[in-house]
Amino acid sequence: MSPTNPSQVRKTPRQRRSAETVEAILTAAAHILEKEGFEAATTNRVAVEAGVSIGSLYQYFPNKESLVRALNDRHTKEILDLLRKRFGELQEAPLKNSVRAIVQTMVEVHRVNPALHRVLVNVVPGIGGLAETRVVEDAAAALLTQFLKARRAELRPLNFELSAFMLVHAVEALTHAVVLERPELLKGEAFVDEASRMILGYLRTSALDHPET
Amino acid sequence: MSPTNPSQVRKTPRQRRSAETVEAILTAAAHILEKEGFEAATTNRVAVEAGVSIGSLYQYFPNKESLVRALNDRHTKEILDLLRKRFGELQEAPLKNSVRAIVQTMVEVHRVNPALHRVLVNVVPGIGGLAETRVVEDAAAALLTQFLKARRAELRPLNFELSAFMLVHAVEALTHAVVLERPELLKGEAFVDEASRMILGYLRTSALDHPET
DNA sequence: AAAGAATGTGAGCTTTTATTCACATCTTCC
DNA sequence: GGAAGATGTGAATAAAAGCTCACATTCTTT
Repeated sequence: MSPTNPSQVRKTPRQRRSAETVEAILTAAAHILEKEGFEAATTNRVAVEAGVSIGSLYQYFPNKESLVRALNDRHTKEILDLLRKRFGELQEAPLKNSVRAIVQTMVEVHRVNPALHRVLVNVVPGIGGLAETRVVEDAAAALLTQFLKARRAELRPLNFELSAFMLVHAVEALTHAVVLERPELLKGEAFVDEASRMILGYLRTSALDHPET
Repeated sequence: MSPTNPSQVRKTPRQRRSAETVEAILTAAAHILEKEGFEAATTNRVAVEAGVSIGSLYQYFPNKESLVRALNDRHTKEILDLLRKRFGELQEAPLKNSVRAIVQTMVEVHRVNPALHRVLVNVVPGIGGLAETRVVEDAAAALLTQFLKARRAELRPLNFELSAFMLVHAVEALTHAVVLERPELLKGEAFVDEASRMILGYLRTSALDHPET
């Protein structure tokens, strides 16, 4: 398997029509996962929804799990690309604005397809995708570590890796939760304000460490 | 169905031996879920592991999902009981200590059986347990809201419900992640320090809101 | 145009899983 | 001790799902 083939695609499509077949399968799978969850996404069902025969599905994906992992790979790649792009643009903005922009980006990312995102996050680690999940988290943490190091003058003394770990998990969970459970907070600035405050408080507050109370 | 029977147990056990059967089934299910995940926990497999016939399983649980939900109910009840107890003891400790104690409690809770916890959290919403999951989150948020209101003099002006929502999700995600991915941070105080700092920074920092930078 | 490669098809095989049911065995209680 | 209810059994059923394979169609290349 080639390095651009991390999810065990059986055959690499060589003609346009086969690329379209693969695309149709992935789209159909996404659709079913999103609307009806993992259990409903049987291989036969996906093939029908994709307007493709079950045999074609198995030509490109050796099993159901690899199909879902392929979808996850694509999904997380999109997220990481967007994050990398945003972090790149953030070099010289004031800290507060940068933080808001990052939060805003996380919200965008989660709003694209919240239901699918939820299913993937919950299911992928259990079907052999734990490693890939870790890779994504680590990549996000690395981006953030870079960011924090570049901004060290504006921050309290940090253990950068540890802080990046904390923030990646906290912000991911918060955006995930707000999108799924309190979408009304996204109408205005309420959520972005609040999350930014949490992050900035964490990154800058050192005077408050020691005093008891 | 009695009020203490929220997970559709078919029959309420009346003799000790049947209570033991139910117990054996739940224990076996927990064991398999923990070690091998949701897919591996077939009803027949659970029955074998429990040393009980498959018929007995169906006497008490109408289907596989209800079994897993019952396990989740028990698990989340334990968590909530512990949290309620701790919040009760925290009335007059200094804020900083209280926050540390809460974080410490969340860590304890997650350390009891991290693998099972992960599976339940990921799987339960997808098998008809979304409502129960929300109930637990809401209960935790309510406890925290109470706590924050009682401490309002020591905090910046807060939207209590919103802050409780933010903190419940952030702290849950952080303890979940640290237990599963960075357990070494639990050897010393590193994680509790860091999480407490995040929380206190969020709850007390108001001077840092407006200045640009 | 023709052959070989790539792609597509779907009936049906196999395995797995949930679930039932007719019957056996225990417990309670008179 | 014995009847009635509670509990336990596991072979068997039925449905569902994953997956294969022999064959058909389309594309590329010369």
